[in-house]
Amino acid sequence: MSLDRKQIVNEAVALLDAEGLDGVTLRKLAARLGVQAPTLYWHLPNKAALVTAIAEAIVPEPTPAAPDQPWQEWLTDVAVRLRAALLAHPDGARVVSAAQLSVKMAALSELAMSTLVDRGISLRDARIIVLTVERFTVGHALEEQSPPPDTTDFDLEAFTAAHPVSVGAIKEYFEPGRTVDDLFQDCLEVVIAGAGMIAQR
Amino acid sequence: MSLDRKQIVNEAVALLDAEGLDGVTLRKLAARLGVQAPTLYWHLPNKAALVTAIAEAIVPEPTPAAPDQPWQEWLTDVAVRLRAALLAHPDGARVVSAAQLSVKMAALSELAMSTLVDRGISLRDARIIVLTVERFTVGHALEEQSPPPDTTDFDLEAFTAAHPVSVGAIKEYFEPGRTVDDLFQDCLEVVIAGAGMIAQR
DNA sequence: ACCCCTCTCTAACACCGTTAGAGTCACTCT
DNA sequence: AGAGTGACTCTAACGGTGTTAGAGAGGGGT
Repeated sequence: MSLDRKQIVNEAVALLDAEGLDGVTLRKLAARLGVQAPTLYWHLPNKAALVTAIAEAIVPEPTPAAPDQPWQEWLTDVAVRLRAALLAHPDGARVVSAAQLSVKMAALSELAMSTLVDRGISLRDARIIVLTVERFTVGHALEEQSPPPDTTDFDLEAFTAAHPVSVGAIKEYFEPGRTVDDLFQDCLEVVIAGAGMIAQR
Repeated sequence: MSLDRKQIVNEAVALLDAEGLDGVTLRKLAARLGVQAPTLYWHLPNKAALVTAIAEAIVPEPTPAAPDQPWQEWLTDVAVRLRAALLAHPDGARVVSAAQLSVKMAALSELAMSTLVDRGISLRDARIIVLTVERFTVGHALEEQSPPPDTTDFDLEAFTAAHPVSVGAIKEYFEPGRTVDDLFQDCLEVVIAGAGMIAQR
């Protein structure tokens, strides 16, 4: 009974979940599969292909818009779901940004652009809007998953003194019980509002 | 005459320029400095600190806004310059996104937020706008610098058939001689337009 | 003359992705 | 039935990585 690609990718995602991207090693992955590392080279050309395959598994299948759904609402939902999918695995955003062109991501773009075109937006604007939303979402998730700053020899007091506005803004934002999910929503709202303006100019 | 940190970072950036992030190795860097690799550990705690230091060197010093300059115009310029700085080195965006919290980036945020607050924008909105612009910019640059897709066994014809709108949009966009710089500008315009709406609500 | 501090060295460890090439097993064709 | 072929896995190894331990060189202050 031989290994197959789907099984490899499944176990790779499990390994990612357990140890993060730096823990995803051909040897560790092979061990989980009860096999020696070079064996994987019969199924994959190299490690980059493995990472791409993991990305493929992480990026969600896009859900088409309901016929009467405003495109802004739908596109917001797409971005929210994409972010959630990235955050669902450690280093998820790093994985998809390290991956070479993903067909799942391309499918998402295709659906999004054609949905916008269907709603009467020009091809050019549809492309611009979709790219903007995608790249913002990945960039945001990437930052959210970046390792926590090295607190040793980090002088919070000095930092606060040098960056009063930033620190004040953070405090004020999270004070009323808001979460990082709210922050993403608020930022995304900026992008979508801009998209609405561009679309109707 | 001993090594100092500035010299190390300079040479590290040169190495990055010559070979990309994967070429930035402690041994190679040491060789350029006429030294053995472990010597670097007297100056740096680990490689992550080196990458952070490189990021610090890449991120540009922010330029304050002119007193009468509209904040949208200034913020656009900040983003354009940030992107240019990232694209100026191979894997530049990967470097800054891999870096732990950068004080240069924090300074940029601080200046941007306080500039917006000075223009009468609420602290909360200023933070949201600045974060959105920064994360979009990094996400965009990251994508621009991602390795070209593996063209071996890539069936362009099939891809075009499966993604007609995306491919059509790309063709249409670049047909009239537009460049990737124009694309960034156009996407950024979406974000800034949205920021303008949020700010004046 | 001594010690100490700064800085660099050699030697080594554990681990990484990757390649070469031999071996095993199931199946097909003669 | 026997030979051969392909799919799949193995062992062994290469050159590279970040990192640590610990030994030394050299100058300055007491």
